[in-house]
Amino acid sequence: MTVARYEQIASELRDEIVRGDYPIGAQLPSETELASRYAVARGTIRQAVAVLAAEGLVGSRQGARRIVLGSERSQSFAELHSFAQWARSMGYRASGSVLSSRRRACTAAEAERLSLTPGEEILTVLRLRRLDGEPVLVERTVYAGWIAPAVEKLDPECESVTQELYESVGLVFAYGEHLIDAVAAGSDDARLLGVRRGSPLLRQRRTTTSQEGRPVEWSDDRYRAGSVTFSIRNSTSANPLVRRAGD
Amino acid sequence: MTVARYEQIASELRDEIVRGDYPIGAQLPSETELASRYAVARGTIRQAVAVLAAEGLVGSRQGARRIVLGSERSQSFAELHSFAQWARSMGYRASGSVLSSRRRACTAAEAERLSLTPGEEILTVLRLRRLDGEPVLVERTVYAGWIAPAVEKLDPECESVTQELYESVGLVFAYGEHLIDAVAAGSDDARLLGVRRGSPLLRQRRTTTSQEGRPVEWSDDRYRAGSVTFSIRNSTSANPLVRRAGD
DNA sequence: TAAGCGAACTTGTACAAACAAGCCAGACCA
DNA sequence: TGGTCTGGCTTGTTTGTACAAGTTCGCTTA
Repeated sequence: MTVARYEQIASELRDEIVRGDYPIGAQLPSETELASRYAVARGTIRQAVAVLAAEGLVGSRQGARRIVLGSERSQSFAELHSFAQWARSMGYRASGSVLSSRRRACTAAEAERLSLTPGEEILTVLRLRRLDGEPVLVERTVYAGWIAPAVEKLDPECESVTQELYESVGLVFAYGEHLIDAVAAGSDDARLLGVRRGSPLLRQRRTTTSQEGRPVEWSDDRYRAGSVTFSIRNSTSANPLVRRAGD
Repeated sequence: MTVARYEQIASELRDEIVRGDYPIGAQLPSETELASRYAVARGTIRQAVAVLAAEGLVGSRQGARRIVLGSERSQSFAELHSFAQWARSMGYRASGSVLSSRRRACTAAEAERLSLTPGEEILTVLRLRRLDGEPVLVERTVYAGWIAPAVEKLDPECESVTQELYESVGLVFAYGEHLIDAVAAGSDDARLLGVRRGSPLLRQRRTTTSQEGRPVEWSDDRYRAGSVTFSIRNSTSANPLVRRAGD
């Protein structure tokens, strides 16, 4: 019994929703009814449905039954942060290769983003990622100096950096911030991705932080248009996505 | 006492974080300490910090003190869904105009997205939105037939559709799903936004749902590159953003 | 017929208590 | 010196209770 009871209940309910027992627009049973069905306290049921609400699967208003909003399973944090793990879960074959890897002193902007002092050493890595052999993503990553040795030891053709770093030094990626916009392909991007210069790319700039809240990496990832879409569900009560003015 | 106690506490803590009393990386006081400071039960404190965790401001691991991850205030659901309300909160002047508005029978794909039966009548609206006079967004929206009359009554120059619909018929936008990717500007897009054909646009396709879970609109919004960025924070415990394979 | 009222139902908020599980630092031992 | 271990601290899980607040729907009444 390693997982919490409310997690089990959440996943049973999620399965029922995904399976179509509760189609979109349908009402969920009341908390009291679920509580007696699963023989737990109402608070436990509330925690379970809170999980589903955070995933955007169900919505709720005080006084009215909870309703089903969607039926697609959302992925885990790892699948968002790790290209390889995401690809695998979608049934794609992911590959990739390091095109360059260099140490240098960090700029003021990089210091800011990684909570370093300006001039501290960082490691920059340029990677090209492929889905089923097709290049879809150019990754320009800056790693904080303290993790650089572990990154340099990785196999250049290493599939999942996230997983390798966990296995080699026990580093866990726990938190992330993402900025998403569109840019035109530069000449390097265009050559690597096999598209024309100036064609649209989906850009995801992200910082990743360890469990302890220590910034680990800052990355500029550019996806070939059409290869990847970001998806999000939100509501008046849970609204993680934010629109910002550009640069 | 219209707002919940835990909301008040969450907003006091958020203010302290934003103000810098707890800088990024710092530890928050323990739940027990906060409980006695605010003279509430520990459960209430847990609800308050859960709010901050959902906003991505703080992270937590069992056994260790909670840590501050960020200090930027995230916006409300309304500010994501309503271009006008977002612009206003950012200090921009938003304007917009309806370029065309037509009723027709819906296609199978539209019926699917809006939970209609194929052939049912819908309303399509093309809007151009401006920030401080500059065109930044082309909006192609499909409204379900039942809301069409209220939409047609709106002023073509109406600033905030969301707000007007609330005031005229009491419609509340409560839930949304968003698909974000990059596309090349078509000739219409290019002309309206004043960019070259083929230049990159940030595309946000979204469906919006009323409080009751009834789909209201489906929209294809295209932002001029550089004008808008989407931002999101996530963690192992809260992961609403999802990456998908393209089309 | 239509508006209004109210009772039953449902979710939201808050408190209190107990135990489980993970983290951390200082003490202890080799 | 370096590793291990233990005890206290902190967050996570679960139960139970009580009341507040909003929704729904049928019944009454004008």
